[in-house]
Amino acid sequence: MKPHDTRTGRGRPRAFDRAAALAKAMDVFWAKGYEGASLAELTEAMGINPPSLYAAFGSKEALFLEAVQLYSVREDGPDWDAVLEAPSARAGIARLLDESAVAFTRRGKPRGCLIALGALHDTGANASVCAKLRAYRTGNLAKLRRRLERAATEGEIPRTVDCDAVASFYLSIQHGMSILARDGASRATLLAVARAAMDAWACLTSPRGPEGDARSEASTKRGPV
Amino acid sequence: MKPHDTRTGRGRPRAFDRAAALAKAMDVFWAKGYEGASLAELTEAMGINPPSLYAAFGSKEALFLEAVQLYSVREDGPDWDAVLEAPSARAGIARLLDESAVAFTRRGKPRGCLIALGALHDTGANASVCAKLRAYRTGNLAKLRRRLERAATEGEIPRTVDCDAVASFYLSIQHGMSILARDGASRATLLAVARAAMDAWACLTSPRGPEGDARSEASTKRGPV
DNA sequence: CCTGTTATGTATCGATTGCTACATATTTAG
DNA sequence: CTAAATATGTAGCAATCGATACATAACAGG
Repeated sequence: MKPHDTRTGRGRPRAFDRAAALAKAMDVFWAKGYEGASLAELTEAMGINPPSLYAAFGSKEALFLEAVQLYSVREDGPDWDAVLEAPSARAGIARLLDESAVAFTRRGKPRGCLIALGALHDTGANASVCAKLRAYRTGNLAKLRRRLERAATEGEIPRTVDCDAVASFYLSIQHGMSILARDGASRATLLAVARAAMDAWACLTSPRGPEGDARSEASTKRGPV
Repeated sequence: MKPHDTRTGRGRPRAFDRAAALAKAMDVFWAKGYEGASLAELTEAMGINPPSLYAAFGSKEALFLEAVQLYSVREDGPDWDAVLEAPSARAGIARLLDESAVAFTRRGKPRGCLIALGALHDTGANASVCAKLRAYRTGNLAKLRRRLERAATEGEIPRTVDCDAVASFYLSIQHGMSILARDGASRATLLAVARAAMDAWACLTSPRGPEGDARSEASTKRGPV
């Protein structure tokens, strides 16, 4: 039983605020990514030395995973479960995108989403971390899809709608906003993107749906430029 | 005058194919990112030793920038200039998204976009590379916006359309597709996302446009969950 | 007090990072 | 041929990486 976070009251007490140190580490990982954040930066931001970090969190990887957990629970990131609880799928997704636009452009905080950008490249050494973040993202995709499927059964949208495609569409927007935020996009711009994505709701959930033939001009012209 | 690529015919000739080695390096950077790709991996994939790499390309950073240049020129990535040349903005953007969906899911190639994912985190050491990739992306955003503005002046879309918002919307989709591809999305899924984004064209470029009041349900319900 | 337990600071560890010194090999110019 | 120029392979550079050994400090239970 490792005493990473258990406080038995025995021995010398911890001299730093574990939660505060974790929050500091989260910001570093958020800004630099998992591999880009060095132990030196982490320990300096957390105000502790490496042995304290390892005694309290176990390893860099475990610290990162705790930071991601904190990110997904605190208000730093958008609230995905609210998407499921919202009275309508449309309202839930709209709220998700709005909250993302706000969360990705907080003053004094890194831009974009820790879960979307934290570890995109599998370099071998970070395979486990990379896969875990991927699981977060695919889990979010499943949440979106299930909410849309429920909307289809409840009559909010037609049953002909391709829920998987619409879910991928909105998740793509949410991920794309992270990169736009990294590139300096303003909160107003991200909110405009969110609004545009919701303006598209009517088109995506129309009875003929995305499987319709409403793109005659687009992809048939694939001849030479 | 550094002889990185100039061939004067003097001295011992190069024993490897510079272009082929660059293509191999591009694949490594594409898969691992700039910082995630180590010299050991690069030299092994290129089939050369470090001194040959530095004699031919100058540095890891210069090699990466050449790889990015190659990526943006060859068919590996989508053709952004075709967006400008297409007869209509809608057809150009549709083609861009379709080509992206295909390019991000090529068999035997890394998933997603090198320019979108290659160096998202500024860790200090890679600041220059990070800024250069960002310049690529913001340049693409400008290309999209200018094409939409031209469409507005030519009557393809109403003048009331917020071209900057629509451009950010479609670039967000294109960036988001890279992350979806990284997470294992199939080519069919990405093509469905592209199609959904183009289905939204009518909504985004309707006379009332994205600034309309067509989201009464979405954001007014921001009360407690 | 003493013993056991846990945390902290210093000072590293071996491994890996990007990069290069150096001697040798292979070419052209004269 | 000789001399200059460029490339290659070996071997290793200083710096940094994540992670620890060790002695000491600060607590609880007895």
